[in-house]
Amino acid sequence: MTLKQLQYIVTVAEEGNITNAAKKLFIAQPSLTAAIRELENEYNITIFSRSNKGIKLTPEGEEFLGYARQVLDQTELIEERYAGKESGKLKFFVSSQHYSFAVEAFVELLKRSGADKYEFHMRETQTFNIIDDVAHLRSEIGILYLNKFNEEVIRKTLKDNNLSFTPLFKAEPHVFIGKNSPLAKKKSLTLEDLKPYPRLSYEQGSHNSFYFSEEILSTVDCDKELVVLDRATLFNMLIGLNGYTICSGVINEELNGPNIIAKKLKVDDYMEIGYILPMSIRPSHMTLEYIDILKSLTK
Amino acid sequence: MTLKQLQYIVTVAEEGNITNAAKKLFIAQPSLTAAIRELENEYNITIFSRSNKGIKLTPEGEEFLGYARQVLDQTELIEERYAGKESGKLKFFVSSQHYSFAVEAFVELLKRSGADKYEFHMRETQTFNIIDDVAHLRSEIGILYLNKFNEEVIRKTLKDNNLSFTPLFKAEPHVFIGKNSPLAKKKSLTLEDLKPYPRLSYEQGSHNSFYFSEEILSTVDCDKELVVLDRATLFNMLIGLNGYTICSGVINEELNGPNIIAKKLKVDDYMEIGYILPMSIRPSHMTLEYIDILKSLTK
DNA sequence: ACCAACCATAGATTTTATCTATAACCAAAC
DNA sequence: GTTTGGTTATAGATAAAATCTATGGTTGGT
Repeated sequence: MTLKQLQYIVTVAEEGNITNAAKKLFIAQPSLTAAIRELENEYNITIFSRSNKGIKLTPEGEEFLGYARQVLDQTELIEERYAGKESGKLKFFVSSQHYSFAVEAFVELLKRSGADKYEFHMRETQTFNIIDDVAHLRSEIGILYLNKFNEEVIRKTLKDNNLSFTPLFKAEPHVFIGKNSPLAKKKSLTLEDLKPYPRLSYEQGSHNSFYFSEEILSTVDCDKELVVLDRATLFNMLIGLNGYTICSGVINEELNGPNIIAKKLKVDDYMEIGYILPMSIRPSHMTLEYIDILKSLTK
Repeated sequence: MTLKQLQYIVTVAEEGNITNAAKKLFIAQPSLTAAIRELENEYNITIFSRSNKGIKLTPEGEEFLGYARQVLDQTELIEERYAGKESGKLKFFVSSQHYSFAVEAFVELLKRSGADKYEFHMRETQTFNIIDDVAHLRSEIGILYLNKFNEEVIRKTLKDNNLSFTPLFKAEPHVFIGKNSPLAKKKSLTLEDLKPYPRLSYEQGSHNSFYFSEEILSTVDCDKELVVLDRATLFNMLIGLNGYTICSGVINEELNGPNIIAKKLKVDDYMEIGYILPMSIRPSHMTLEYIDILKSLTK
């Protein structure tokens, strides 16, 4: 098995036709035929069924293609990172939960780099994808939190995937409420205080507040539950219905406008926010600088 | 870049020495030197620093090796699955949460296969690893549950990773208590009933009961909390201290002995247990038969 | 029956990988 | 300071492979 063979069968599968695939690959048709045949012989499988109308993937071939794509996905990472190095295109990839400081640090890093050719990715996503991205080197660094409920599971997962976790700071759960809510007068709130009011949450799992509430507080009983899809709608309801939503205290308050305020929530819980790195590779200069910026922003 | 080159640099890095690595790879030393040099030139990087005492990985090379290993890990899956097919070695891999029916089905599948040469893996692990295993084709099928709290997050994660979820059945949370516990008389229990008794849980995140309680009920207040490392200790305490532990109702009761009984727990929650498959490949015959057995065991 | 659109095969050619032999290097021992 | 032993690098020959051109074979449509 060679990478070429894998690329070939993917192209042939896409084209559904060896002749056209050969043109696309800039090789002669018999070469392609031979390459595929060789791969099939090596593993004693039939990837394509041939006919005078072209080729078709066999079930076996479909399965094999799944594996082939996995390999090629990984090789693409190498090509992306190392090919065209002389083009001077700077690359940097982060996966993070929704934290404004992570985005700020990202922007700052981009500014500092002073590059005119670059490819930066800021992937705001969920815990699983963060761990997966970093474990498979799609991102160089990940940012997530631990608390007493997820800590064991997350730590074990990190260990299984050969990732390190370095704490940045501890955050406390906050409640977002409307400026005129009766709760606005209090300095800090308890779950008991919140009980009479409607609780708002996002329908979409991609938002951190949902994930956060899911893992920490969603099981606490609540009589009035409102689930919305849109962030703006949520804020409207916060104000109009004296509702509340639970979030980490590090979500960007500027985005919320002057009518929304955050209050500390008194619960026996914490969030330890930190970054994860793959232990198998040494962090790049970009990554180290990003960590520096993170530290300066969160201390 | 070729797979050979990647294999070569990994071996050289392991040996710390081109000469010995060449012997191990059954090629001549100059061939190996040339192969490495070519790879380094292709990407304009320096993977090894050479000296008369052998070679050493540069920081750059260390990073590159991380990527190389990722690619090779994927190719190994192909080799494992397809190489030596004529040896008739049957292979099957499942990742699952800790469900006795999943293990039973696994054993049944093994029996039915009637193979004398095989390699079967039953990977009892956590949600993340199940999804990761199936997404990256290390397992052909995964078994996990959804409930109203994790459903959105899990479904989005599955979608992101191009996995399908098929429900098998709904399970209800159960409480395990000692035979002589005062709670044993009741037909079903509420969280209120449990309040006076000590709650037991595992220290280790790998056990499903922990993960389950973590996601569904661990945030409910509890005055008496006992955390143990050992399953036998937990059962001792269940009996000796009239404690309880919360679990899915599908954990194997036979394992627990006659002194432990399960009671349904009345909570507004459910567990939808099902299996996940990669959408990119067609399930193998083994996988389809495994699903059949699962269905017959859980209906 | 014939054409058109495929894939398969054969044999030549080019390219790549590998081999053997040997040079160059460098540190440690003498 | 020179020899020695272990190392990587280079040169040129050789073997292996990938690819090419030309052509044959199959099959559905006309």
